[in-house]
Amino acid sequence: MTTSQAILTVDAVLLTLVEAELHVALIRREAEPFAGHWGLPGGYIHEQEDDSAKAAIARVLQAKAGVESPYLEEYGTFSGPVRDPRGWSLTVVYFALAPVVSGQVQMFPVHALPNLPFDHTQIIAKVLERVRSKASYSSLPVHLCPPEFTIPELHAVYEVVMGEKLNIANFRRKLEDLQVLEEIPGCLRSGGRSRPSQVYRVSKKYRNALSVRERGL
Amino acid sequence: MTTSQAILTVDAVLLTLVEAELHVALIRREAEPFAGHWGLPGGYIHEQEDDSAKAAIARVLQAKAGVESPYLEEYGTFSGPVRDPRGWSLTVVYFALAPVVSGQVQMFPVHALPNLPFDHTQIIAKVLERVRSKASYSSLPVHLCPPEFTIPELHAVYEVVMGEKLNIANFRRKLEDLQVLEEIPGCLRSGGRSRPSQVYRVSKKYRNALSVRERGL
DNA sequence: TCAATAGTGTCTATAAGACACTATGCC
DNA sequence: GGCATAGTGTCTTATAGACACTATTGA
Repeated sequence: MTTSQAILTVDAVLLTLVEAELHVALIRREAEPFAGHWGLPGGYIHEQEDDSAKAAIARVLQAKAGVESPYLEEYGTFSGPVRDPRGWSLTVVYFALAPVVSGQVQMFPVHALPNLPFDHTQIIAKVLERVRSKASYSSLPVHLCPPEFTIPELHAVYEVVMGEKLNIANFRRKLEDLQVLEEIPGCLRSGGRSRPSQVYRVSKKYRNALSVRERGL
Repeated sequence: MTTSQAILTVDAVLLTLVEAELHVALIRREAEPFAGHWGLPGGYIHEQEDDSAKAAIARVLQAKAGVESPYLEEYGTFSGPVRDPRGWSLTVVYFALAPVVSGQVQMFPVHALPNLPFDHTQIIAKVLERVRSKASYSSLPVHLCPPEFTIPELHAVYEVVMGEKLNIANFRRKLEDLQVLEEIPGCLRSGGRSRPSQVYRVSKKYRNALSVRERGL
């Protein structure tokens, strides 16, 4: 019995917010094919180190983008005989959200991406669609915020991700339903010359999980 | 450059309704490991024939279960060093819904499955969770019905899949919202000694897609 | 005290669910 | 005609969204 010769990889669409715009992390490819081109961070599974495909992409993201434990979720697979010039290939695509990144990656605004090899352009488009959809009924966007943030800040993040205005009064009420945030007592933040805002953090339960509403935010 | 040596497979959880109970298709494994045991239908990708992982599992389902074009959707991947005794492996899991099956598979009620090799027991549990959840806000269960069916029949299917009673008056209204069904004019079906019911079919647009509601059925 | 934003209260419109009612075929 | 199930109408209740209002700080 011979095992399949298909090329098996993992890739991630790592998203952060830079100056109130959604950005995707890209990296200069070191290896062929397409060495020197921008591409999604990803790579092969290391059978000795990785306990799962998810562990493999987490390792890559930590090494290349310095993100320690981002929100990380499987999107799905992309496969076929022509997407990689070397032959039949399958990649397991993840999406990751983090407040900041560092390291070798460079951030690009989602509306101004360079030309990308393989089917990476299509992958990013599909993932963004999913992320926007999921943002609309879950706590997903909190993972783009730093550890401590205010409701108005989070409200702005949701508006950026979803690309639409949200009534902040109703947003507050629905956020409360989600039960993802905990108040940091006595901690207020004054943005400018107006009334300071209460500071919150994500409650432990939801650091690596989502809270989902039946009916959107 | 060497490619990954991980074992790459595709597997399917094929669901049908038998006597008003959800059943899963299992097949006697021909090859090692676990030859002779019941397992999910699945196998390797055939690089010469298969244009994608989804095409690979469609080929397997047609060959082994006689299903021509079932509703077929990717669930996700299962991977790791220990799930297969031969070494590091990854399987792309699909779920499929069909009104009937034939061929080498045997149907088992979801609450009375035999012991299964690999992580197939866990895979089935996860997929069922997803299917039940998705049934609650989409037209997914129509793919368990034969090509022509009545609203009361479909209503019963939803109740079986979701495991709860649904008010049929409200169910009708919401079904209409989904716009998945088209009336077959003049075609009525008399179940017993009572008023016959209008017969419907799935409109072309939704034969291989789902219609989704924001707020459940 | 005023400007500015944080945060609350409340009204209205819409959708969900319960349930009573009418319709129609078979015996 | 009466029984059984198909199918409709409508009332009640919950939720979403709009928007006016109050609260609290810094300048």
